[in-house]
Amino acid sequence: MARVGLTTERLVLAGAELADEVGFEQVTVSALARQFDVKVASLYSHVKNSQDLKTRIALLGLAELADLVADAVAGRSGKDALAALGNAYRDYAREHPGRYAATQLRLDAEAAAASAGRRHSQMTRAILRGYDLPEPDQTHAVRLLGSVFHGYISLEMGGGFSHSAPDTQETWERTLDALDALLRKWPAS
Amino acid sequence: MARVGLTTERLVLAGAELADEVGFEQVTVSALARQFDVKVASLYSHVKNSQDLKTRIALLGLAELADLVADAVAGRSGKDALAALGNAYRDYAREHPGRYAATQLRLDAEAAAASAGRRHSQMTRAILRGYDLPEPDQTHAVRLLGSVFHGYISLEMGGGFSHSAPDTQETWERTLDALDALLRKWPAS
DNA sequence: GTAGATTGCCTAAAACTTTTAGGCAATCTG
DNA sequence: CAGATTGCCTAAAAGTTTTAGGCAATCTAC
Repeated sequence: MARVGLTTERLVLAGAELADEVGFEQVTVSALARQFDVKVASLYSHVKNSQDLKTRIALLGLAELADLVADAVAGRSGKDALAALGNAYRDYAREHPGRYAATQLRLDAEAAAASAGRRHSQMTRAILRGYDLPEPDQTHAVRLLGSVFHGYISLEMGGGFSHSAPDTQETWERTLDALDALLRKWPAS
Repeated sequence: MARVGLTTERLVLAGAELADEVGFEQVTVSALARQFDVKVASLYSHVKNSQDLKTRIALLGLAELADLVADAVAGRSGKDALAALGNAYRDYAREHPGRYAATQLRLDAEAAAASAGRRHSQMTRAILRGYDLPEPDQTHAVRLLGSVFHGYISLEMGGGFSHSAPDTQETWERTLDALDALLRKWPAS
């Protein structure tokens, strides 16, 4: 029997591509086996189970996204950096909806520790250096930025904005303006 | 054979309760049949299929949440109203995590039209009356508030904040402060 | 009150997903 | 090239989804 050459990495990558095509929910061990024209049980030598596969796709997405963000933010500061950060997230979600959905998977403590999660929060924190916030507020601001970007992207991609008038691109730009203004005049406790 | 008295409403309600207990992902036609001690096929007289069941749970959640928000916001204005709105969302998500997760289900056009989605955006818009924003910006602000609340709740419930220091309650309060400040000094185009 | 219509719940069955166990042969290592 | 490794297989059990068709419990009308 000719070997196809399965590895965990190839499975995860194929799973990520499948997620972008048909949605993260539809990524199943069976669907992946079908793609490689291989029996389902064969995949269980490479991933522990269905959950393991999904977790690995999520970790891939988080790492890819962290790389893109790092690249986008490099050499920028202030509002420029803020916009680069937001746009990197938004563009990734648009180009890789399945992978982005994967990054929202609830990770257990172990997977979370091994994830690029910390890189993400540290990059956001780096951007705040341009805004001069006292320490306790920095963490609040990191969380606020995360909330806005994540929430905006979720709603936009979920069609939450698609039934009302002004186009979303303008709202996105005004959102970046608003965040910049807010960070420059952050209200004191 | 004694009849259990299944109806679509009872199934949807039981599905919502099950979602709160074990997670929206785990709500399945089979699990529900088990709860009613009834054969799986029996449920298919009341719901079209698994997707239909989930959609109905989502619509229930959206409607319940709209009622709670309407109640919370009534008679308030300004920051008071803003906080009531945000707290209503956050409290609902904490008390009914499965239902809240259901509200994030991507709805098709038909279900979206029949949903309480419009009530939600209109209540947010009503709050903005206390902040005196020109029209195009009102829509942007509605979307921003939706993004922040939704994003914050998703991240908080997904454990996204749980690995860093200051507790989330304080961040939440500072987030409401920040949004209030932002709306009062909304940057001009 | 009973005849007839409705419908709630059933059995049966097909198709699919997940997962484990154990085996053969293709490949890598020395 | 012998032996160890491992990639992919068959087999099988357990669970979910969905459709089709049937019986009997309930509701409606005379």
